[in-house]
Amino acid sequence: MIADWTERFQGTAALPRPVRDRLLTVARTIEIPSGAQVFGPTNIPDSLFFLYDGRIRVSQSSDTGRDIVLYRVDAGESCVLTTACMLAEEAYNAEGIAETDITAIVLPKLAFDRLVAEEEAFRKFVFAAYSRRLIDLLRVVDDVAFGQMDVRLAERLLALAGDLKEIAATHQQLASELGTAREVISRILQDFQKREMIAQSRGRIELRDKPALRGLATSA
Amino acid sequence: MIADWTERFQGTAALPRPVRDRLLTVARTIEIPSGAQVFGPTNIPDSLFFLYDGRIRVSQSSDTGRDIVLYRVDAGESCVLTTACMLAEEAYNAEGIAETDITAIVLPKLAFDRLVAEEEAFRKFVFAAYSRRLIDLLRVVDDVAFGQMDVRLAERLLALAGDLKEIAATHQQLASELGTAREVISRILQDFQKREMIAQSRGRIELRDKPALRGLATSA
DNA sequence: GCCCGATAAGTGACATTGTCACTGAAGCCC
DNA sequence: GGGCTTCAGTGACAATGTCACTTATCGGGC
Repeated sequence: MIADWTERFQGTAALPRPVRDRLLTVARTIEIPSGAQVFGPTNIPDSLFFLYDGRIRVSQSSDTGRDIVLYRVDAGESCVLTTACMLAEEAYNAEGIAETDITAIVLPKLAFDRLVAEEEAFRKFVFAAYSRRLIDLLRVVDDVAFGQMDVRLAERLLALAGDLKEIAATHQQLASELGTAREVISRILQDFQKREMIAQSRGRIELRDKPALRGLATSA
Repeated sequence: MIADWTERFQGTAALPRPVRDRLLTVARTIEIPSGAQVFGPTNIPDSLFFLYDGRIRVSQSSDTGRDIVLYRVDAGESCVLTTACMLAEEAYNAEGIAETDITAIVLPKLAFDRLVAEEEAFRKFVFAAYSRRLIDLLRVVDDVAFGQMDVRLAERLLALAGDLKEIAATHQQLASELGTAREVISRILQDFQKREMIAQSRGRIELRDKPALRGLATSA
């Protein structure tokens, strides 16, 4: 059980005690297992979503079966895309998948509206969330429209690895990250392998020469 | 001169008279000639922007010289991208170009904040503006990542033409709309010409068979 | 009119990426 | 070990992007 989730979010931690107590009474906590869909074209929640723990991957699918990852929502962030779609009342084909087991706070729309109206700190938090997503998407557009695939893949490998040396991902999963086809990823990874920047085995990629990958990623 | 611009926007037309009168005193009106830059990486306004008349084209440039149009801001809409970037305090390389002579209302940030805090109608307007841009960008990502160029070009030709039969645009300009190279546009337009869907002359394209173009645009 | 410079458009060769139809390899369960 | 499933590799080809040009068209100056 969560003691006081309002500690967790920039937008709520700054609120006065009475407001936070009120929030604790109106919000529900939900848990979603890793791999499950959090939202999607046919599954638009009518409430607001604050991610307490875990990570959500937001991706878009084409009708030809290819996917692309738009961004990730980390713990402490809110998920504004669903709100956006509620407001715009337009169709969209993005979906959110729980990348880990997640714990989220669900705030009824009414409480959300009231909070936005009354609390400066919360309002800033929400606007910042929108802004970050807009910027994220600008970046995605730039990448997809102008980026070279080997550069993009090198970037993504480094990002996915974090501090670790190894990634657990199939070629297909990497293709879905970048919105391309598995064959393309296979080709490029083989090239990386020949240049001894990585080593591969089924479902695993070892980053052998991160500096070289970083060089590729930042060069072009 | 503009009598009462608050009539013009959904977010302000619904406001009570006193609030609107207050707005009229704090806002400035500016005019920008067609072709001029409204905002850009090195030119981030610190105020909020409401487009009273005209149209702004928001596009992103790559360092290799290619461009792509992200969306257009029409009269009666607000331009939220600059606000977003102000909030997120991140670099971005999108720029807004006046596509016609434009008249805009500039609202100081302070007045904007106050309005968002106090007025439900205005708040809804602002959120809707953000949402629309998010959705627009989702669409762009989908197009660029998964769309075929001939389909995208057919779509764009129809959109640019509107009710008219002819478009005044160079191949280079069309390439910049879609984030591709001029040669690609030239090739596809030649194909369209061979199939008698269009006729070309220097800087002009005549849409001869809109139904056929529409067929292409909606097919794939 | 005619020439000239500037911009627009066409062209062919080649690199990169996406698509398709496969084959081969690795793990898993029995 | 045998058979199943998923993952990865491969070659041919199509679509798109890049490069280095050539050719066409327009406008202005003479």
